[in-house]
Amino acid sequence: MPELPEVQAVVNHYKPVFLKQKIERISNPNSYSKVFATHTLPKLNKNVGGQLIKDVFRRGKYIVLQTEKGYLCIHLRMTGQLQEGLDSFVADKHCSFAIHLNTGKTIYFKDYRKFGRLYYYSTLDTLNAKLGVEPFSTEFSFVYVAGILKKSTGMIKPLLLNQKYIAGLGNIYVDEALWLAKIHPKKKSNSISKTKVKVLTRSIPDILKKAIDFNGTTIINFSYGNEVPGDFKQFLNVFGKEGSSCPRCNRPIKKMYVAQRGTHICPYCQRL
DNA sequence: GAAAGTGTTGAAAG
DNA sequence: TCTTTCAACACTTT
Repeated sequence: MPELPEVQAVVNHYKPVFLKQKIERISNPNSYSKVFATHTLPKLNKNVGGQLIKDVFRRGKYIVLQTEKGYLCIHLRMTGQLQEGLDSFVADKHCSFAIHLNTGKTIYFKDYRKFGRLYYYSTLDTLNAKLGVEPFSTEFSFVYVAGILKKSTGMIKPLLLNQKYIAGLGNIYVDEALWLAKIHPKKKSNSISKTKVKVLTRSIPDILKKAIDFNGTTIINFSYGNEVPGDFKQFLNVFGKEGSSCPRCNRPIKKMYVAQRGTHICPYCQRL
């Protein structure tokens, strides 16, 4: 269930596969038509059929294939995976779409929970309108983060999960970043000290960068391509570590729920 | 065997 | 407008 580093790992893996290839057509092996979020399949194929893939990149948690005319955008949601091969039984059941390239090669989108979606836009305006700043961009600064926190009276964790402020963070890396900055996830956003906001601002790109270096985190079933898992799990400090000791103070990590999301904290390091 | 849990998102409800 | 809740779905764990 991929966040920014996992999506980036997928992009890094598939960019050479897609780049400078022509899309022949898109198919819908398991007939789950809801996967097509912006166009019906025939209309989608009218737009992308015969189009050259000019660039492949990530925006938030979206994988973007830039063609000559527009942008084909893939969102993996919880369980989406791209694979270069798939047996027909699995394809019939779990493959919501497949991208057939002119070379005869096919890239399959396998998604057993069917939350993943495929979008097509003529410009990136729609995505840019709903996504906030990229954590690796120059706009992502102490001033920006302090600005959005100051305006919010709600809890910090749901704010960080909200893609319209910062694009790409999800449950794992929010827990990790809050632990690094010693901030309790239920702390009111506008009540966090300047010092901690500074640490948080640095911690977010730091942790994401490290996770990308290891192709992301696989907890249950993420793979960046062809069933290969990410290797960052071993470096997590709190996520999924309930009961084990805090790497900083040795006290036990606790699991709690914040905004209906499983949340891991060190109750000593992160206090309200 | 039923119920709860899972890394996401956005629509609906408050 | 903002924040909180819940449904979309399938599989595993309790």
